[in-house]
Amino acid sequence: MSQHRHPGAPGRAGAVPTLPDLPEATVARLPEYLRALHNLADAGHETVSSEGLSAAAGVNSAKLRKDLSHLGSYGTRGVGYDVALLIEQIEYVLGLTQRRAVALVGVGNLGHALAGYDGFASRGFRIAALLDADPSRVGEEINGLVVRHVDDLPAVAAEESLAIGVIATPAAAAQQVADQLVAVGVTSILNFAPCVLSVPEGVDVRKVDLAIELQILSFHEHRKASLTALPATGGSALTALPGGFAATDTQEAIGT
Amino acid sequence: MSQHRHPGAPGRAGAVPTLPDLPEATVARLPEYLRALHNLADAGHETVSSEGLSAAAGVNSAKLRKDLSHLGSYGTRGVGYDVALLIEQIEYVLGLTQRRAVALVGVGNLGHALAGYDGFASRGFRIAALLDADPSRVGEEINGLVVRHVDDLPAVAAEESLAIGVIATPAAAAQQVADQLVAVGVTSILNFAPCVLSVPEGVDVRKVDLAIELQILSFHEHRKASLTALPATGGSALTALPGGFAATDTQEAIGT
DNA sequence: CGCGATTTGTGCACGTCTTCACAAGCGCCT
DNA sequence: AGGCGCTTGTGAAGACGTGCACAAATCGCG
Repeated sequence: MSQHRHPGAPGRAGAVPTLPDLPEATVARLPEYLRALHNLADAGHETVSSEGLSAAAGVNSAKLRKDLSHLGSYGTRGVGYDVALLIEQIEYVLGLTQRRAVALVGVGNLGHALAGYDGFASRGFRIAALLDADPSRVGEEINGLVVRHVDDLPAVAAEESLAIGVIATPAAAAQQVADQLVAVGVTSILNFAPCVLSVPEGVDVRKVDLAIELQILSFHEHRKASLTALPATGGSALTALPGGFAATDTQEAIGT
Repeated sequence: MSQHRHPGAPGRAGAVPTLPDLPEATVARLPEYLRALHNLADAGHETVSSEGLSAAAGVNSAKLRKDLSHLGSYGTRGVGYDVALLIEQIEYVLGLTQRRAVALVGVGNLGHALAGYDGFASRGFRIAALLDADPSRVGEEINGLVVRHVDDLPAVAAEESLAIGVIATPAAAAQQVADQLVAVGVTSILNFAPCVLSVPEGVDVRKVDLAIELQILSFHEHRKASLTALPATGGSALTALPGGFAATDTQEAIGT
């Protein structure tokens, strides 16, 4: 048996060694497992099989086992995984054993909603500051926090160590905000603005674009529609599209 | 040999019978290209090279060319891509030539913000209905739309053909809402609730979980922190470490 | 009209992710 | 104690995605 053991549960600070080098795809799924595990724990389960957990998390069971095997060997053959232990392990690996401070920049439509979203607090994050560039918004109180001006960022960063910056500004302002976040030492950014950010090496950016998700769904709708529209007669079924624009055809830029 | 030709294949100009079978990864990037192209068009560019467009979209230029090649051949060697033509093509493939109606269920914190998000309208979507299960919310007007009760869904679907359902309810209500959406014929769902939905085959579900994004960032923060805490011998020595022993002290606060 | 500069489209090699299938390990029951 | 059923952990194979590097194609110019 392998000796992958990654102590993190026992109360020994200082014994934190090599964080396993997890595949990105695995990292992206761990939070999902964690949520499912919390549900199971609340429901009173003490152990769970890979089959059960994978069903709760909506993934293939073999994939789940392989993912968990990257963390070390925390299952018991013939029995399954200890729910509490696994929660502890995943939370450790994800760095959730310390509550991380998040700075939220942009208190517009979306930012306002994010400020009030309780899913952050319940999963190990704390909104440490709300910031906005609009002076008329500064001073407003949202969910017990007062909005400060974005230029106060250095002061905020001095007060407490910011782990993550969330950008919920219009696209035009996003790059500047990102620069300001980086300037005060933030190395992880969650960007809701529909634009690409350029940041120095070592800074992680994740992007969430609501409209993009819809467009991806739209593609699949379009595809499904075009499939069901042509039963067996290949060809003329494109009429499913109103506007009859189909024949944009492939002129292929051949000489004009 | 391979008659697996996509519509833009050489020679054959004509109707487009089937949508090219795009790789998922490509589909996910097309909206990004589209946004960049609109920016370029607004800036007055008529053509753009793969290098230029890929920079604007934040991807590798070879990847972009390969993605676009799946749509057919719409570039001109030595010149680049015609911006307007490419916009047209991508919008066609994504099914954005018809404005799709979106039903938004759950007008709480997040749903409220989504209802006011103008990024939907500007990218080809129209919020056709706001729905909520809470009777005290029904009747409220948001952004020119009146909130209706979720049980009115069949009536809403009868009024106009809903393409996409957006779920912004608490997790506990999400599955039931999904069932209702499916019942009225919705085959694409964007789920903001932190839970897995089970839907019949043929229904697409995409999930957006804000807390998960933060947790992924948290992992990278954790990892970066544990790396910088190591001796200054550089990162290369780290990778040479065989798994198994703890190196030095890490001040990562664990436990509690 | 041909040549060089430029840029697309793609074959190929490589790395990552997924999935299957099964041996190894564990607990329970007799 | 031993056997049996169940479940994990993992090797191997295949699918998928990425990026290089270059031939093919096009334009502009002398």
